[in-house]
Amino acid sequence: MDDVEIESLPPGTALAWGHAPAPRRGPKPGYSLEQIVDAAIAQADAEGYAALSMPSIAKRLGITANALYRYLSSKEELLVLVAEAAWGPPPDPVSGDWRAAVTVWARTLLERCRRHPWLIDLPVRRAPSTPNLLGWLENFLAGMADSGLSVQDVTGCAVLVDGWVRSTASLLRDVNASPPDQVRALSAFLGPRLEGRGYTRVAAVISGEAYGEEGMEEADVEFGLGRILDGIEALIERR
Amino acid sequence: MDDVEIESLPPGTALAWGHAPAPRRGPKPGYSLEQIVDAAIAQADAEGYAALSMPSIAKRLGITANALYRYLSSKEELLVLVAEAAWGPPPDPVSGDWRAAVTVWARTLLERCRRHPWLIDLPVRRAPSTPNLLGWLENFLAGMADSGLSVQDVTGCAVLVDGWVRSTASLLRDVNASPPDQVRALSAFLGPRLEGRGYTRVAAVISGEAYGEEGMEEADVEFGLGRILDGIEALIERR
DNA sequence: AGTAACTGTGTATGCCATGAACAGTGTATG
DNA sequence: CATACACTGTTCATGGCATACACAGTTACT
Repeated sequence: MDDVEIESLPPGTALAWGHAPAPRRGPKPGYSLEQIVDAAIAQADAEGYAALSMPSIAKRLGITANALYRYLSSKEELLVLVAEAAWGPPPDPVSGDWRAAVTVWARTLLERCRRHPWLIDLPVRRAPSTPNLLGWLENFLAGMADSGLSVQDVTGCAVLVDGWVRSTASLLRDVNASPPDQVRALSAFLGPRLEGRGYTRVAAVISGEAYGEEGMEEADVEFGLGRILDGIEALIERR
Repeated sequence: MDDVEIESLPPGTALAWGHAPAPRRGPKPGYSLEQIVDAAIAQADAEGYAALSMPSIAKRLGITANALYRYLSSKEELLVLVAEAAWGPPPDPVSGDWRAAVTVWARTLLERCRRHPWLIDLPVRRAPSTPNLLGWLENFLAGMADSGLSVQDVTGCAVLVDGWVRSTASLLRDVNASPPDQVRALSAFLGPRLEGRGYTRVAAVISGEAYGEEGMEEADVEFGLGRILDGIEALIERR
């Protein structure tokens, strides 16, 4: 593995695979990458994504922000490692029933989003390249191996379900976090403006009791995933 | 409309509906909200979301950043107006064929994402509450009126397709933007690490020619939307 | 023993969102 | 018609951020 190649990898990739430069001189590092990543996760869990700054992470470790740059070359690199650690490893494989496998896959991802609500705020600029994230893909591909679909199609399904998990998690979090009095003020404000301006159907939805009152329910989650699974099934049966 | 209610609305909502406080004394404002929003959109188009700052927007108008706060109470409020303007109005309604209507809806949204690639970076923390964004929902509900589904189900479909558009647009943008030599370095790096470590299927995908080389194609877009539409169709037929 | 590599700290730069004080302007009121 | 006040845009200021750089202390290899 050339150093040239290492340097042109996406940030964090080499570190995530354990490619740490082995220091041979100088004082022992006082901390480990794992400790730093754990501190970052603890910080985000405690105060949210907006508070995930280099100073705040460093403070948890009792060092200065600049010291972090002895371990990492940028915040972007750290976030790659944080994503890898926080999404964690995929669930145990489910075999023999692609529908069950995909359901477990999606629900487990959603569960991780509930544990770390800031996870979907992490910028995703690249295809997965770290062990756990590729493990999730491997897990999905294995789970759908019995579907008879091509590898391309199964990959497309993985992308589809992954996107669904992210947008659903985002919705779940944000809708459930909106202050009830704001929701109430909003319907009061919108009501008179929607009627008679061509928003008849939206008006019906908003005046319906489901809107905002209860946030998203289990049934709403079920609905979206159910549609996607049915859509995949239709493709499988068509072949 | 009580002022009390106005004040507890989500930021930007009142302004987006034209609820501007009418000044009766003092110098005329040198600018309009529309000009400011246009400047913000031009700035984001030119230099991306990260460069969408109050100073950079103000500079385009020839004023200081602080002057913007005479028109807006926060950047968050501005971003709501920017989203409203940049997503723009929905396409003309398509009637009689829900599948065609939803396809047009999704593809038009995707087209807006291509015109303003930073659009999916705008933080979405609330349900839509502005005229255009609610117009998109109205348009979707109208397009699926002939499907026979309940309003709740159709709303669920709208959420589903909306989420798909966002994740697809994000993927399209990011994958197509990744530097080819980085992609090449990555497969070279991952290759030896995937084999023999249980990533057999992922290894096959990555060594396949489709991975990264060409980015996402029209066919990949088609695939995801096709699955979702089939999934909705399966629900309709089951009733 | 000495040198060089490595660690953490202090200092500094140039961004950012936003608050506060201020000077100029023009309208509504006396 | 004069004046006061509401409203404009500017300057100055604060506290936060990522990150570069120079330095002092530490430790392994020569």
